[in-house]
Amino acid sequence: MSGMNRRRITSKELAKLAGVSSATISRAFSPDSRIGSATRDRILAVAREHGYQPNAIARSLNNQRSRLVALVVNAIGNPCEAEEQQLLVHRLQARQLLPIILCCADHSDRLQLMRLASTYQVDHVVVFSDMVSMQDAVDIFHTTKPIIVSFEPLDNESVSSIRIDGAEAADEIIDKIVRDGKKRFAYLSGTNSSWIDKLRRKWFADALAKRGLAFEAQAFGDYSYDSGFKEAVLLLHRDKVDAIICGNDVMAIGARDAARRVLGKNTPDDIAIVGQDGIAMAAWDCNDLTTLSLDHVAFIDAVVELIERHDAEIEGPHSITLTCTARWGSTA
Amino acid sequence: MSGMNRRRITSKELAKLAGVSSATISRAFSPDSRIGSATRDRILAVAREHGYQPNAIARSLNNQRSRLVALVVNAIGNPCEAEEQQLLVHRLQARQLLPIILCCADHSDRLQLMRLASTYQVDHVVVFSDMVSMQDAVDIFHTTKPIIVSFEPLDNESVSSIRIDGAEAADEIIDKIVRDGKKRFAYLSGTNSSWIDKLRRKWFADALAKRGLAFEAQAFGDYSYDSGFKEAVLLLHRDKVDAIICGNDVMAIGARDAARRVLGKNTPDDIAIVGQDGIAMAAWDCNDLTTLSLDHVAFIDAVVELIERHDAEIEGPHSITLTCTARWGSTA
DNA sequence: ACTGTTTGTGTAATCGTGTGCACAACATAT
DNA sequence: ATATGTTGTGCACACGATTACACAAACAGT
Repeated sequence: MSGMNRRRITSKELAKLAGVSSATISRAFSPDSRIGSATRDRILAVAREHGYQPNAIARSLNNQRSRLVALVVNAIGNPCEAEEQQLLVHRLQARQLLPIILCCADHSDRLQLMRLASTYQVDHVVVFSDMVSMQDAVDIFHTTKPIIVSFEPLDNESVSSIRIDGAEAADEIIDKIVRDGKKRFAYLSGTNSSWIDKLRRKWFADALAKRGLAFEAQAFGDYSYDSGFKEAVLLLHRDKVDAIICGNDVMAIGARDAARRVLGKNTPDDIAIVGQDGIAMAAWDCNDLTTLSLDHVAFIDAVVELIERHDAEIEGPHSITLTCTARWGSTA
Repeated sequence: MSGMNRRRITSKELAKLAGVSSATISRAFSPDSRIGSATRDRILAVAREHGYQPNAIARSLNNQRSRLVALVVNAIGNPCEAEEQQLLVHRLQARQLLPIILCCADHSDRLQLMRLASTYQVDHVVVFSDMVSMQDAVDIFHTTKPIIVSFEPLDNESVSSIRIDGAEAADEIIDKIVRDGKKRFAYLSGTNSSWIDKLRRKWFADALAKRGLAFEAQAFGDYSYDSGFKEAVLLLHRDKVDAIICGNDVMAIGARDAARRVLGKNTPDDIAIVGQDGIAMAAWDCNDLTTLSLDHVAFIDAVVELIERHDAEIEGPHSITLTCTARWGSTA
């Protein structure tokens, strides 16, 4: 059974061994197809003995269903998305779907990467990344009707999407900070031009405007701790702000460290710092971050729901909107 | 070119459009095959016009090479491995190889998951997880000669592996801590029985033994911050240890927080805390962890080297050994 | 006993490419 | 001009499974 067999045994070979035709082999592995139960048992026994498993590549070619799902993400390591990714992979695996990961952040030609994946006839595409435009995704995966997790206004009728609304929670957070006496706000972006970043900034900008305030400074990082640290030093020193809203939690932690270490300022008394995402790390005792948080489980539930609609070939795109909540820590 | 085309165009259809046979289409997409350059250009033009790309599934079936790589990991989100994963995915993509992720931590039946992936005829398998045994991986992927990143002694001749040696660095770290006057050591494991855990513990245990010491207590967590926090409280309160060696960095951060928050003890004066892995987060200003660190780039270089040997069909397995280094922070 | 239905299996086509072989057209060499 | 080699293309089969169709056997009902 185990051993050094180089080549995988084929359906036809197994058929010879079991004294049946290869069609019957196939039927033995298809749960609901007409086959004698005695025959099936015998075949499965012989199959186990010889380590036979139907070739998924050949099956996909015939079926026109690959059971592969492309996940287009910025990066794997980044905690901002890692929790969602983990959850989604789990849910896919439970459905016998295998995820193919496409990391955009470090790949020079994202479009080529997506084209490569599209040749594998993936059944579904989930675009998490804010580094690819919706239109590119739709063009490349035009046979697959991708599911876009987007903040970009979608006028395209052939794509399902998930929207996220954090306006109300941003308002709560700004309210608290303003009542604490903070006056000079800065926004620290994660990218210099993505829809998600613009939208998140708008939630907070609107909340400020409601109170006659506005962002006095703006900086651009890259979602990393180091960029949060570096940009926060500039914002605090040059622009003298006393509140920084960050594009994600990791940059917020970097900003907090910069304030404490470089300028000797502490949260929340000297300055207020706010993150976004609500990653697990933000709640650790050493961080205890105030953050605009999204319910990861609800989020992935939504993605899975869209996938299932797509699987059931329910025509027409579908949109789901999720609402963020404020999660309070000691940084604001 | 874009649009709502439901079905992907096939090689034969394109052939009709271009006035050639489907064989010629295929040749137009194979860089080194005999074809007139005029014909090729014309075909590529027509192909672009109709959005044709050769079907990778059919190609794989014919080629017997899928260009898919299975990555067997514990979890995606976990920072312990995330940096390596990210790096490896990047290197694979640069080689036009697509990674299929298998998350073992949350899947009830890991073996079934691996069997599923094996039916996709993956070209390579990289096992990072300490939750699957080498023997299982070899049995299931017996046609693929998996690359195991293992600490388990490998007597199996058909598998390449990467070993990691941290004995010397562990000795350095223990030396420093002992000279600082610490006397009662504890080891906080990440799993209750994996080879990697046993080996790591042994590095430190040997270093202690060399100095006439031994671990006075041992606890078992699950590599998470919360488990580090919880177990550290017990170790410090019940067992009165003054040095904790942790199975990874994340648990070390949890332990440090527990010491500070629950017992009011600070590093490195009251207690010493050591992590393992050397993740980026460990170097953040707020953590500044002393840790037994592995060079991630060298590590992934090694994995890629094994993959390339495997690709070039260089027979015989190969082993690469990497050495850890001590990275000093303020926690020990 | 005769018809009609159900059950189990084999035959053969199909999914979309890649490639060995044959062959025609053309270039080169004696 | 004949022999030899090169280039470009089509035909047909292979890759390994699924499945519509056909058909024999078993079985049911009057």
